Amino acid sequence: MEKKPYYITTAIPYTSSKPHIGNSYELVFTDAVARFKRMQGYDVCFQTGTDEHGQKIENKAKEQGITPKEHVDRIVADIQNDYKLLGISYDRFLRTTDEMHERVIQKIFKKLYEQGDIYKSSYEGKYCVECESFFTDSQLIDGNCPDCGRPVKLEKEEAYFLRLSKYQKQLEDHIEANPDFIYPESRKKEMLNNFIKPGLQDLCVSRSTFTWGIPVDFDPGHVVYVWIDALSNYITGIGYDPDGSSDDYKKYWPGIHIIGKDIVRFHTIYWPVILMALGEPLPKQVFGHPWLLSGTDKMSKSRGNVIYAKDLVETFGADAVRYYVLSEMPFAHDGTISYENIIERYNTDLANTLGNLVNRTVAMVNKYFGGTLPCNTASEELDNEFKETILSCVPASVKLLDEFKMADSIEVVMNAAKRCNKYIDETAPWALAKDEAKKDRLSTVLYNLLEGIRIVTLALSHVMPDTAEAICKQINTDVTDYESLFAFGGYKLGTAVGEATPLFARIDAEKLLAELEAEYKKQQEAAARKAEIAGVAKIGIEDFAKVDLRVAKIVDCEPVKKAKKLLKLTVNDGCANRTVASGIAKWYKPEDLVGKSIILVSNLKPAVLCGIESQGMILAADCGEDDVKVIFVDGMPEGAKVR
RNA sequence: CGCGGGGUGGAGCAGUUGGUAGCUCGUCGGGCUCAUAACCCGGAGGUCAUAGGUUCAAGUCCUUUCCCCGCAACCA
Repeated sequence: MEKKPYYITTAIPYTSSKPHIGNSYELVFTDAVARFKRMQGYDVCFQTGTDEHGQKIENKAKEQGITPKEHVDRIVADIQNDYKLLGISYDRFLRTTDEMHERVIQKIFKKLYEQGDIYKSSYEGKYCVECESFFTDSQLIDGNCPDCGRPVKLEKEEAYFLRLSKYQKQLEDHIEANPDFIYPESRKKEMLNNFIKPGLQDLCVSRSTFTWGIPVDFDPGHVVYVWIDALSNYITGIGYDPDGSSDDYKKYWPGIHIIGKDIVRFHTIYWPVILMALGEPLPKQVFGHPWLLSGTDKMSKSRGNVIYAKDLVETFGADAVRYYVLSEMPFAHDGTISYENIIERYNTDLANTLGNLVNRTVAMVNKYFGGTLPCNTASEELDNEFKETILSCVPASVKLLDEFKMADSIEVVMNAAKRCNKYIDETAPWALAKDEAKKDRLSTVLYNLLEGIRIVTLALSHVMPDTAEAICKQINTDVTDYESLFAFGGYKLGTAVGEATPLFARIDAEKLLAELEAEYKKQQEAAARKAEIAGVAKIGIEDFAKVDLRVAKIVDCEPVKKAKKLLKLTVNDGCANRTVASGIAKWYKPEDLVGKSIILVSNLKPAVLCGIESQGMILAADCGEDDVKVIFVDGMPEGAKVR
């Protein structure tokens, strides 16, 4: 029988720096789906990869004194190592620096150019010399540079553009006609209302300000920018070629894209337009998953709350980490990760519910029957309800998984495991064991448990592949096919079970947290020391002298409508009043500030923020996570120089 | 009024087309002893953010207000 193809991809992470567990979540998720589809009998192609071009990488490499290629090679090694630790079973790994990819990208670019979907143009009157940046009409504020507020200039820098506008109607129709194309629903509304309906601007798809990219072969000096380069990985990776694609491409495309909610826009607007221009089918579905947050915040280095996959796997094991991120993550909202939560879930779900179930069952089979059950025929009334409950978890779980409701689908199966524990209580095997006449009943009960465990285990094997293997070994079964999950009784009678070895040792939460805390402190101290050294002798006094700091008094203050973070301050610098915008609205109310004296950076070049011109900046300190305090200098005379 | 999502027992969340408010953790009490101080049962704890409306009946529909979170804009 011909297997049905199933093509699924993750986004390709940017290789400027090391990935954290939040990045890897997407891989674990996609991996679980891919594994499950394989078990269902699909011909699965699971592709991931890395995005390796661009200015940022060029800069990073320069800082370290290595070539961009050397830099990305290092990061890719890190990434692949993480994936290996987490058991990511990708079939293909595409790097945008792959020779094959680069060649096809050049062809794609050329094809789109030749058919007029990409055109060469130049920016006119939209270049800000100060900021060395180009802006589109919609970005300009009152016709001026949105960054510094200066007038923009007519510049003639050449670049290539993709005609998004031409496909706007077609894209909108496709989204309306395919309700599941952008998934979940809320993302779809976001895209339609915010970006598509207001009108699409043609997209700049080349750069000439850096060289680390795929050259436009018919126009040296230009490189293909990220949109076409990175997004096209989904088709170049499986053999798309404008001059004739591979059999794999014909088989697998179109596929399903699993991506973070932050890049839904690129995948549901730019990417479909590229495909429409190429005359290729659009992806079946784009699923924008939520984020895994550390506490309530996004993981970021500056917040110091980054959690790496490697540390987690070393502490808990790959399967426990996979189980945690997949079961903790709600479908539509962001999920949380913290060591406390992982330990709790590990203990309750994995050690207590699942691990202990397997352990006690296998132990009883060994204890009462020397490892081999003689029969399974002494059924009783209550067995029926038990068997039905266990069996029903499979289709329920499959349905939820097909909707990408991973956490819910896992919960359904875990409930079946709980049902097994309850069954032990209901049947009380230890009591049966005391009565020689009830041997058959005892054997039947234990058989039902082994079979229940088998079904639960296989229904979780895409989530915890190593654990599934370990359990199958303990209960000694090789009946692992998907079809066997739909009828009770697949477990072969007469096979000897293995040793009852604990699968997940319980974790002493307090002890582990204390250890982690100590370790964390050590690292913090080391990092602080490093920062101190780095901070020494970086600038000379003449650099500092360029900054003119003055005491100034806040004479007026009001919130800025349209801006959440901004307050509009009027300060007196000793000579005159000036307007300063400051992003402190979250921590200060206008009435807290009026009359206070602060330190003003008085010679900062003006900038326009949310429509108001800011003529300077006030000093404030970052006091830990999400706390900012303005430095007040009440009592000092306005205009006094600070040095 | 830029767009969208959300406010449910101590914590984290479910609540489908309106009809007895559920789950996990925690907590209290009980049971059991095969097992990893694990397992099973039960109790306590919620005016479902707010104000009003529709209805025989609203967490569930409509409107007010107040908060929170994404996206967009923006931390000078």
